[in-house]
Amino acid sequence: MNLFKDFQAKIDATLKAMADAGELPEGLDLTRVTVEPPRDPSHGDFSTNAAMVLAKPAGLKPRDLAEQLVVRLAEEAGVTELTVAGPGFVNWRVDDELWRRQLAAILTAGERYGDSDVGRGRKVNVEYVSANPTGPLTVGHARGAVVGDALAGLLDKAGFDVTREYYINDAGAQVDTLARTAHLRYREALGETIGEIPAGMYPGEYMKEVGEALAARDGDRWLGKDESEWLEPVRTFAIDALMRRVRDDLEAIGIQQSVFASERALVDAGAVQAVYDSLESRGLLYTGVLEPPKGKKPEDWEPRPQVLFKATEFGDDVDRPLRKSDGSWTYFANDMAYHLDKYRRGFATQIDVWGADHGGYVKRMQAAVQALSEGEARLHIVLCQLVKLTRAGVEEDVKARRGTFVTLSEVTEEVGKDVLRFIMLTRKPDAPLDFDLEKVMEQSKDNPVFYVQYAHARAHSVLRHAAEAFPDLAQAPAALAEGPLHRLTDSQELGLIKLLAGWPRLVDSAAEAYEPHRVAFYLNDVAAAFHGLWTKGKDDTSLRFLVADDAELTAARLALIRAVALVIASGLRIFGVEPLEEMR
RNA sequence: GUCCCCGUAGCUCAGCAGGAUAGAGCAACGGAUUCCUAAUCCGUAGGUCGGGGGUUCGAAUCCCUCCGGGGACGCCA
Repeated sequence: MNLFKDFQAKIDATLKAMADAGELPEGLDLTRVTVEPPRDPSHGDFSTNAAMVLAKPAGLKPRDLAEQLVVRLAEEAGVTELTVAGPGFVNWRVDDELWRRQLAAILTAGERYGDSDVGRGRKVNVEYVSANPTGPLTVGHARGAVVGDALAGLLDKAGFDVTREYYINDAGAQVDTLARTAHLRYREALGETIGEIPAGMYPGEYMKEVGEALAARDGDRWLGKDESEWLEPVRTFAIDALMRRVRDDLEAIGIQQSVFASERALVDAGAVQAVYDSLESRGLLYTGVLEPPKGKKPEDWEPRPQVLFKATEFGDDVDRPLRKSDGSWTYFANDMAYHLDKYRRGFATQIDVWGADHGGYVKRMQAAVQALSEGEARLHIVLCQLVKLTRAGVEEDVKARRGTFVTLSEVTEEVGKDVLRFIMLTRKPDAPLDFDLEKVMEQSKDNPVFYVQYAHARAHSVLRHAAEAFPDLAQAPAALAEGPLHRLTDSQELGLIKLLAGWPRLVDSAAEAYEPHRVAFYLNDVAAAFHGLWTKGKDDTSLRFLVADDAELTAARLALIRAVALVIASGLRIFGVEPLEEMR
């Protein structure tokens, strides 16, 4: 189904046959041999660099090796126009008939087209959002949420066994502060005048609801009591309330993670102590004093001996503390326990999606995972740059007044989940993203969401018209696949098939690079090719999809249109975006 | 001071783990609508890929260095 892979396998086999025949040395390293479409389509449909890569180890001239390869490949069925070009590329095309069969295969596979087995069922854990349960999600969280979810969808399509996970930071000092804020709001709900929310607490209005709900559940039970009595139950209550809200916000943009891992539960279970013991027994801990940071004013800096992890042995820049000076665990220690836990749950491949402000944390976490898994696990971190929220070019006031934010749910309500999701995926995570509330709603081609959606809707519009004009023509993909595809002969039609044929290849490469945004750009290309073909029918009526007096040709073209819609839908599915069938 | 990310057309960005003559959209200019959705399409113009070295058959891509922009830098999470 993936022609590029098929040819890759054929090239490999051919090279091995050449080795057997003594034309090449035994045991050549073929890993750098690739089969890809040449950048310039006039060179051919396929191209391999085999001759150039192998020339040196084989002790041959690239072009000579290429010529030998050509002789062998010429025997392959359907291969035409074999040429040697440039420094030693071997280019070829395949029969139009082979492309048409590819179209049939796409239709037969339906939305499963592009599914791949590069993941070989390996378990992957994608952890994203993981916002502290101390407030509603903001637009700042949205990007990581969408990127993480789309990445999970992409890996799933590429054949990985994906778990979508959220890490709840419910153990630090901030959740005690949350509890105190909730208690204050609770007293307020019971009629006390509380005045300004003290600095350092969470001033947001959203805490009022939490206080009210607590009052409704527990009445005056926690009034006038010592903090030691209510802190824990109120904390639990508040965290639950906020996490419920987080889940609601996430669900509103189509995200449902299956695992919500609790930091507190890990700490309580002694997982951090276990990390400590394990590292200590392996001689990876020592007590030392860190150098003061260079950039910051070291005014309140005093050297303190701390328990340090030898992170530098695993590629980090400095060793990292596990205990605070009061003896409690650092956040890093807890995080180590969490990542070890993921490894123990069978995730040798872990992906964390973080905001760019955590960039300084990457090396130490990777060092930790390497140390804890004794080199068995790999942690990949996707850093998402910030989102600049604007409206018609003017920057939105992100914090209009103290304690208020532009929340994710506000934005979701305004632009809808599909627009939000797609736009967040139109830039690579490393690059900052402008999100203009007005522009993303524009219905024009400089808005990629509408451009792609419109292509899908347009395809379905044609299918609807076809159903009226040709009521006897079966439109199910499987039926169209059986149709007279030999009637597709126009170079632009075949070009579109070739583009669709690249979908599995794109899925694989995007998944391997952990870059879901590539899907967005690909879908844009497919949409452009389709729109182009559509408009060509305006100038040249013989190219119109519906040909009144030729049901056969119409059937063939509908097959192509159906395939376009399928591929777009399958791409949008990865993104969690609904493909629209009508956009009037 | 150290580390990470970024630097590609006037603007916003792609560039598929090194490939052949560097691409798209916007903006500019010129065209296409009796007809499947013009929410679209076709064409023209626009670039020392930040600078300089290096690696090799071949570099926007990898390495070094410099310049510029952003971010992070003990016990916060």
